[in-house]
Amino acid sequence: MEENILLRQLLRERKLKATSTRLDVLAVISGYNKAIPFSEIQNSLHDFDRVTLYRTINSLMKSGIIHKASVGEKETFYAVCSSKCSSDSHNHKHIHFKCSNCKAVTCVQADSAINFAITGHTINNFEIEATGICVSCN
Amino acid sequence: MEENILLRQLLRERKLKATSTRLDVLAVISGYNKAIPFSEIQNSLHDFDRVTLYRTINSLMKSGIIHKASVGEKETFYAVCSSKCSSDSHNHKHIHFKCSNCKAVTCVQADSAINFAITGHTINNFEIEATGICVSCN
DNA sequence: ATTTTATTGCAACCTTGTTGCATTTAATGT
DNA sequence: ACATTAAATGCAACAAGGTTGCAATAAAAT
Ligand SMILES: [Mn+2]
Ligand SMILES: [Mn+2]
Ligand SMILES: [Zn+2]
Ligand SMILES: [Zn+2]
Repeated sequence: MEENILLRQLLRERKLKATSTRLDVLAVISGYNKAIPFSEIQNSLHDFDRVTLYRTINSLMKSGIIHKASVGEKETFYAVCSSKCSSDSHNHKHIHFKCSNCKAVTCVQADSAINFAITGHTINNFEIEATGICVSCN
Repeated sequence: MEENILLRQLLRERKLKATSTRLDVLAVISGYNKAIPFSEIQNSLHDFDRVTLYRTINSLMKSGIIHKASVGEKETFYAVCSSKCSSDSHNHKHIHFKCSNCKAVTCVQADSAINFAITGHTINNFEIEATGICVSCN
């Protein structure tokens, strides 16, 4: 109810109608504190149509509010974007880390900036997916 | 016909029967010289069942002959493994690069080894997918 | 309060990939 | 070359994940 106001604002800033579906979905995703698997969103909210959920997720992604954080091929994970993302462009410089123990997927920063070159190629963007053991499991 | 012998050998080494399906699929994939999209394999070879193609690709992957080279979420790409891969383990230390101009996906080495750390985390493995402009388009 | 415009639900569909089972094919030993 | 064995194939059926068209509904703007 109270926090709702913040989410409402966020949606309006990105020129999305603040519908109850979007508010609910957004609350679940941002309350999760790590990347959330699609099924987890679905289970938390079985009061609207499958199709609506897909469409909601798509519009949240297009407007730079959330992003996919897929590691491995299986289920799709979603995470809230940093404030630097907008409707125009997603702008992440972090790593998607999957803990092989607890299976959690998180967005983490590397300790120092990662740079590499490939002769003859122009690198415009890159994504890193890492697996290992996370902080809590260590 | 002549090269067939090499592919036959390769399959036998990995303890796979050298069936004509496998020889055909393998010839297409290794003749492509970059990562090949699934649909491209399908189009080159419409003489056997869809299911067989899936099963063939799976056994080639399990035995360390080819690997997935997916960049972005859309279609799945496959590429031949370096000789270092076996039935036991895939062992790639390269980058999957997608050219935003010609759309080709290639397996490339970075100019120098890539290393990074994440405080509190143990990193066991990572994958890098990069986008940009490839050699031929540059 | 009314109009405008975006979002939702539903049903139908598509793509990608998998499974069970009977049939065929490749490898192995004679 | 022939029979035996074990693996691979085709077919039909299924399942998960995701999309589309369209009429009904809800949010925003006037
Ligand atoms: Mn992320
Ligand atoms: Mn590769
Ligand atoms: Zn963990
Ligand atoms: Zn190119």
